[in-house]
Amino acid sequence: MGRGKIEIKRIENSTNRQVTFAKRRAGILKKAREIGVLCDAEVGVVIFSSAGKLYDYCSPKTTLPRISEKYQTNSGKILWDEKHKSLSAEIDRVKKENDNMQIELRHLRGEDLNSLQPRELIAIEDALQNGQTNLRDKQMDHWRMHRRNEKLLEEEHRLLAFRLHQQDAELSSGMSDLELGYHHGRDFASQMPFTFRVQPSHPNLQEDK
Amino acid sequence: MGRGKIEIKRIENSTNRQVTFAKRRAGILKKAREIGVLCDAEVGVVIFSSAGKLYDYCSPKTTLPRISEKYQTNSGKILWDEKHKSLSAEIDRVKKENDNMQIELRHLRGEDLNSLQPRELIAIEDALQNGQTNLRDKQMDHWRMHRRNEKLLEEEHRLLAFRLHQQDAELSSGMSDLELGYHHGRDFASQMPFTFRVQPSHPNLQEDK
DNA sequence: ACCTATTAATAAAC
DNA sequence: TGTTTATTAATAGGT
Repeated sequence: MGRGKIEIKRIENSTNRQVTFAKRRAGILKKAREIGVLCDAEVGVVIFSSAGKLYDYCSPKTTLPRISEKYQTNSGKILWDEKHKSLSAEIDRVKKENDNMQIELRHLRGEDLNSLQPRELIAIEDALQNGQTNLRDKQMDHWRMHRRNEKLLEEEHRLLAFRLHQQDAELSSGMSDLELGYHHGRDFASQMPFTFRVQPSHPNLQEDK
Repeated sequence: MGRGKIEIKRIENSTNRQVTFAKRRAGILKKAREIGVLCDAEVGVVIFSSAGKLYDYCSPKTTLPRISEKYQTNSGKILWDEKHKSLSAEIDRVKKENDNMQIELRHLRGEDLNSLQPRELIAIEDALQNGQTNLRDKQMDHWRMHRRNEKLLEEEHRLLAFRLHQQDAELSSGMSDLELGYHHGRDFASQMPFTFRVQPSHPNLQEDK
């Protein structure tokens, strides 16, 4: 279709090649548009010139991404790029990790044990025992801390009670000792009745939160 | 280009549409092949018929995945956006699940308990207790099965020992009782010394694997 | 599927 | 690069 017939082989003359490319590219894109309209088809065309320039067409109802996706589901071939492969691999890896943990959890809950050997059961038993030991330690810490807070509260309570007692005494004995009041605060312990005295119980215990 | 000119609009006659589709599809794919050869271009064509059937062409030096990738880098458009998003979302979901299980496992191992309240510690304690209970049940099953196998073995052993004893007796008392040998086998129990008798121990125990 | 009149695409010239 | 035009190629409608 032209002034002469041409062989379908690479056009060596660069100018001719470019011209033919432009004409035929337009032709293909036009045909693509037409078949889409005439026959209600979805069409996607992507053309790169030998220089690497991109030309494309996509029928109006859809998009190239959607065509890609449809192509993939329809052909089973995978079009996606390296990034998607790595994402998929990541998913597989994480899911596998997930499954392993799931199994371990179920075992620790005492489920799905039927397929296990006595040796494996013992390992689980040990793990549970160990968990309980650690847990009890932690609970013991909590308890100790609680006790310590209790002690501190108790000390404070005793101190307040002693001060109250002292104030009562001062008030009832008149104002004669008023100027000594500040000094009283510095070593009142020696003047405290024994029941108000405080023994430090676990001076090094700290909350490690 | 045909016996008559046609308007570029959807062909309503279904048969005509199908025929035209087939012809024009072949035409486009041929043109695609030709421009690739003549002009040294990379071409990818994907066509879906209105029935959803897939037809495609890709120039020989390359592949559709590579064309997709090149299209993306060249156009800046992302062809896999939706897929990409859903994969990323999936990863996030699974990773979160993973983290939760990780935490639960560590707790059951008695690790990372510092941030927990006593109430939560008690829940973990219960879980461990529960796991141990279930585990012990399972171990008990194993043990019972083992005992049962032992018993069966023991019974068989006693039976064999008795038969041996019987044979010894027959041999040492001459061949006079030979013809009764078969009968002996049928109710030997009544003739057994008490130490060889068998008591069924757990007749209903079954392996439930 | 095949045929062929007719239109559409396009190679070469300008 | 765009236009023209002779020629080939594609194809619509019929069989």
